[in-house]
Amino acid sequence: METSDLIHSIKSIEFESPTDRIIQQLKQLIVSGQLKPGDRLPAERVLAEKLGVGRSYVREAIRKLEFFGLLKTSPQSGTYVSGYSIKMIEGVLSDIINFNKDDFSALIEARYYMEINAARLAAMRRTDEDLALIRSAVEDYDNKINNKEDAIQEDMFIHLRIANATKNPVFESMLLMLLPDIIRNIVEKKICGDNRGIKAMTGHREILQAIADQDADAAAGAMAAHLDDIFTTTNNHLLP
Amino acid sequence: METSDLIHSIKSIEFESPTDRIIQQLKQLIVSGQLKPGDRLPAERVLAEKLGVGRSYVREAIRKLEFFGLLKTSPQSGTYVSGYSIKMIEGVLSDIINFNKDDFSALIEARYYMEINAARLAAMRRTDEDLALIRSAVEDYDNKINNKEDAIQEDMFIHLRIANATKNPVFESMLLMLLPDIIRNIVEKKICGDNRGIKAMTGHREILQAIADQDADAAAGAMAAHLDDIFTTTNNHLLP
DNA sequence: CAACCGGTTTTGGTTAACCAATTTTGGTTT
DNA sequence: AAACCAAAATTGGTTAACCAAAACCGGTTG
Repeated sequence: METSDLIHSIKSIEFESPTDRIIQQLKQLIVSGQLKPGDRLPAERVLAEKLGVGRSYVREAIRKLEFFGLLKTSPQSGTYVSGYSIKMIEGVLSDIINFNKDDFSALIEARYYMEINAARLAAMRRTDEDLALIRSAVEDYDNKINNKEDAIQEDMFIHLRIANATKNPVFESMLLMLLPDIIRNIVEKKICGDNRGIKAMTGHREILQAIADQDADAAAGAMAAHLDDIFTTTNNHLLP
Repeated sequence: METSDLIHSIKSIEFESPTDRIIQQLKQLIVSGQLKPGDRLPAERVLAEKLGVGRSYVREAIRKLEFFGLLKTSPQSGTYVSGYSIKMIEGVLSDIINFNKDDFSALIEARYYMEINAARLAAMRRTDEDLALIRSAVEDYDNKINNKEDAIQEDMFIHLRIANATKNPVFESMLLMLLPDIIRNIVEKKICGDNRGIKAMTGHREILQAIADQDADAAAGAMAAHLDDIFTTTNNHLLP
């Protein structure tokens, strides 16, 4: 068994957190009909006792489900199940439980599509200030590369600035959630090749120019090409 | 002052949660250089005492920052700042603090781009089973509409199934995070018009057909048209 | 009979205490 | 002086206890 496979199997064996177990149980309660949309959940205390776990974990699970809009808790009143249909809740819950950001190819793919759109939006909406920030980030990257230094930080910072220029906080935040895991995976897999940095420099320049020109299609195209480069480089490293 | 404006201003006045205050403070620590990338955070207890707040909130803040990859905590050892550059950390932290899903237009826009890509991926990768599930969801929607019933649940379920057919868990989860807030906003703004349902029926059929044909471009186009409909309907309602 | 008032219970919010594992540390031994 | 070992302090993980506010309920009053 190869090392990477070993690591993967270890991760899949890892104990599910108490929080996820609770979510699983809540799902069962809803699917089995004991808890219907609109109902009030049992109090946190009794829930904790019934599930044989501390209240902290129950609260954490509730928070998580609240973030996804499945529960709504009112202070001094109770926590209520959303009004969505059971089928809907069940589907969403299954996805929440399975949510992890360890699937590298899925991560890269999601990033691919989001960044292309981000480049497009940035080109359309960037202010002069945004442009200056992006340009500055690109120059920082170039300097590092020219000095043969590691520049993955600077690389990501460019993309962060572009996301910021979209003026869409939702878009920006979602990209934000992806970036750290992408970095982690890239670092783990040691993708950064030698000529990779030079190639990326050109790509960044093209994206910058398109955004400067406020040419949305060109920006999207340049970003796509840039990410394609990364993708092929990645595959080369994965398939020796 | 109109009601919606009033609500908005109330929301903006709302006290920032202890968690966000802590994140703000941590940001200050890092920006001011008292806490450098790679450093170990003070123990949760001393952090809680220094910030004058319970340890639960410190832990919650740490969890949140961990989710975004900015901190990494090892049991019985400590919590460590990621190795990212200070600029990077600062940028990400600012965005995390400002992250909220209350900007409806940003929400809709993010959904727009993500769903178009989701339709494209679904068309490329859907299995026969996926197709059957999507078709079933579309039929459920049609039935509700034909009976003049509210069908927003069924509408969202269609999109959930399409996201599921992309076979990309990251993509799916991100769309998942958006859907509840979109529903909430739609319900609040009472966007569902009379002929809206009929129009959407056609749109769904076209998307379904494109996915059935495994025609990625057609699926993307149909989804775009479908969402454009929603968007124009929305604007009509917002500008009476 | 209905409306209202006051105390009691229940709620989520918040803090403090406890636990096991790890790390540190100081002294002992080789 | 270096290596080692055990005791003590420190860590995040987990649970229990406390708090104020909201909801509930029974009795009283108009």
